[in-house]
Amino acid sequence: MRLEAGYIDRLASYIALESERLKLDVEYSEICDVPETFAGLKIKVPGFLDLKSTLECGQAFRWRKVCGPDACIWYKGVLGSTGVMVRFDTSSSKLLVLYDDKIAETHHALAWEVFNYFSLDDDLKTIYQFLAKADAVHARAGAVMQEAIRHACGLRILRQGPWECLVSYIVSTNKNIPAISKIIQHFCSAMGSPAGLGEYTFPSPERFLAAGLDGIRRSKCGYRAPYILDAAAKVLNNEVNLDELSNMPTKEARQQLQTIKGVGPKVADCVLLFGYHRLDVFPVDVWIARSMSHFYMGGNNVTPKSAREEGRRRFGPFAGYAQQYLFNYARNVFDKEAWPER
DNA sequence: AAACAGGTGCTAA
DNA sequence: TTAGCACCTGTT
Repeated sequence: MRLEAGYIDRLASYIALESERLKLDVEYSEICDVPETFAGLKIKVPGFLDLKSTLECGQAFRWRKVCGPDACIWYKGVLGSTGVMVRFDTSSSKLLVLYDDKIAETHHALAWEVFNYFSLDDDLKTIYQFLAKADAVHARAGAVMQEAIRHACGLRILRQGPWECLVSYIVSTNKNIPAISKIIQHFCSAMGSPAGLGEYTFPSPERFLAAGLDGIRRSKCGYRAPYILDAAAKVLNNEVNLDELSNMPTKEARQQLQTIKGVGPKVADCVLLFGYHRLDVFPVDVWIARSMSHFYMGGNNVTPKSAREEGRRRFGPFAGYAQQYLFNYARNVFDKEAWPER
């Protein structure tokens, strides 16, 4: 199984503990009505899972809705080097995965990869209880977090590959989500390798370096092209060691990431949260700044720095989860007209 | 048509 | 440390 170094350490104890149970819960089976060129597996999900919120909340940019062979809605994307389609069957509480078995390593390895990618080990119930309590510290906050959680119950922070995450968030600056997705997709089809189901892997740093400035620019990423090239160069010459980052204190890892051009505090925090699963970081963008000001900081103007400090102070070890639920709430649920200034 | 978009680099107080 | 401005380019 392809586990990024560092995930293994962080999850070692859990995996050792749960491997027995997970084995029992994975069914290697043909899913009915699926052409025989596909293989399928089902994974028992412990606790909540909301695939729509998880994959459409803007933390990952490569998943898209497709109509599956069973006429249900599936999400299609890539896990490591394997193109997959996923669907959550609520009645059995199992995650259904389709893939091309000529591509994937083994059923078992893919099962682990799915389990890891979707962070099925995160205990959402505990996290929700913690956040609800943190939310209620000041009366003014009311039940914001409870509301935000209620509207996206089962949203999980993914474990994306750090490199893909780094490039994706460098691309994300000053762009909206559809535009980001388009650029990432073009990177993959232009420089990645076939992953099955018509998908392509995310290109390695070597591929970006080989493509050069002009090659990268062809994906319409504009002024970010040299930033991405800088990231590839620093990763390849070991100025930034993406594996070692997982063993560093958060503050140090953050500084390391920010030595890359195009990586500021926001992008660095996103990489730490979505690429390294550091659940205590609190990335601040315009929506989060707005939310923190409105819900928790008396409506005053806030700087990204002060919003970040307040988020970390208030939500502690699960600030990252708080951030993602707040972001989803601010963008999709909370009445847009109600925002003070815009 | 013109402003806007998950920010960041650069420069100057 | 912090404020102000430009920035590729597709979307709204």
